[in-house]
Amino acid sequence: MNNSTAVQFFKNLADDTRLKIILLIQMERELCVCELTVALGLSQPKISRHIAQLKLHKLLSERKVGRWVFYRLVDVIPQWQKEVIELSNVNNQEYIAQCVVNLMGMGNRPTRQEKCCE
Amino acid sequence: MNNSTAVQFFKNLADDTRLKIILLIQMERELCVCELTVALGLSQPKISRHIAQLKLHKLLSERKVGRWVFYRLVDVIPQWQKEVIELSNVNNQEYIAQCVVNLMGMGNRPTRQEKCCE
DNA sequence: AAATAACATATGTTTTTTCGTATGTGTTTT
DNA sequence: AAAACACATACGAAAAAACATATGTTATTT
Repeated sequence: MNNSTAVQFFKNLADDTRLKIILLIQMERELCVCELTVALGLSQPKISRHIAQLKLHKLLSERKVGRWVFYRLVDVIPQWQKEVIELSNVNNQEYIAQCVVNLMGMGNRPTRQEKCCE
Repeated sequence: MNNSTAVQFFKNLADDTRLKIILLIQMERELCVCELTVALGLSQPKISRHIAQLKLHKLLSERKVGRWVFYRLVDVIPQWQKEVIELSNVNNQEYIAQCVVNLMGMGNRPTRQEKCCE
């Protein structure tokens, strides 16, 4: 049930929602749930469910700030897995282009937070 | 339905049988179905079904020789995907170790072919 | 303290994958 | 030509994954 196997690692990436979450977080270093719902245009429970899975498999760590929860990639994941994520990001910019547009539309923090799930 | 998207690529790798098939073929350059059934210790229809999926998504190509069909990685897959496979192989040798033992137990071709699915 | 915002999770359902088994196709052997 | 071999595929069942919706939790605001 952990991320120690290669197969489980690829399963984590083998879903549209999860892959976009990972690529966006790697790009922005840190994102909260409400930012991801806006970026992906998906419901909050759907985002939360996939995040829970990525957290379970030790790919994401959380940092709570008030009522927000920020997620980032954990830094102890195997080096080769980091490289796979990096490769995916560099070579699939158009895949998350619309998400980035949506995210930028929120402005920067703390402006972005004001627009969070309004 | 092709392999043009990153998600579909990762789905191809997100299964124990398919990942082992890909890693073994990359390691041996070329393998036939009966060699894979011995290496993985799985039924022939199961191997064939997964190979059909990998072929459908343009990851494997076939070469027919008599009653054998040899598969290899197609050479036109995106460079970053090749690198992902290469990284997976280098960093997961223990994952396919038993499969390699089973394969080596068949000897070399054509000795290996004589033992094929006897 | 009531209301609200951000997020997590539980539940039942639908969809997608995977599977075993049986059968079909083409090739080589006898 | 019949039998054996290597492989592909069809079919229904079983398992796994993803889903929408509702509700729970915690922190902030008023």
